[in-house]
Amino acid sequence: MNAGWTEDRVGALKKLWLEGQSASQIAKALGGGVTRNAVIGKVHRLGLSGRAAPSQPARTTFRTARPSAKAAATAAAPATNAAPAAPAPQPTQAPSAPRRIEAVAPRPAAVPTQLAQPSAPAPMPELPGTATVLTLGAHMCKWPIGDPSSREFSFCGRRASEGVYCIEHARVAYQPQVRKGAKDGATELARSLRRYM
DNA sequence: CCCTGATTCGC
DNA sequence: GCGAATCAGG
Repeated sequence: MNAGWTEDRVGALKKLWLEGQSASQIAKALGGGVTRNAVIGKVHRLGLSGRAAPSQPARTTFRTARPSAKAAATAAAPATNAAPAAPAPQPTQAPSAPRRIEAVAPRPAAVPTQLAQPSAPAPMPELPGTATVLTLGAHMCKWPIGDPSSREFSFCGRRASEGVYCIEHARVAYQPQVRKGAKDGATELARSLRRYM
């Protein structure tokens, strides 16, 4: 089915690979039942290897060219093949490819003490969701707002009254008891909650 | 468990 | 030369 690596396909492969597509993506794009292993194999055979970092930083640490598994099995036999496992890891090529490392978060060197003292920096906002982990004071509501994995993540930040939460969120956090009108109560609770999430 | 690339080796 | 199997890691 797969007419081998025609120039067409090799060209596409090169293009996509240099474009930063992952091997599996390229394999899917090329179709013809080619697998990502085939793609990777071809890529290596073609000599192109390092490029931008699609997902992983490639080889973080210099991995000892896997002497295990099959190598061990082969090694069990008399090593007629005098191929030395891996004398030199060989630093691939020049690190000319500038890896785009994005600064994750503006992380201060150390501010644990300040966090314990809301004295100055935290004005206790009226609007929930404006406090960040850096501005969240000791007596501010620690109700999480939004997706913790998002950069937009924040905390409620209003004055904490019950425990670590503000009055409203404390009601939610420490649900005392489902009121009689359980259905209505829950509905209303969920409703009032929505605008904080 | 998903994904990534890297490597080995039988074909 | 090819690519499945396997490995190492995020």
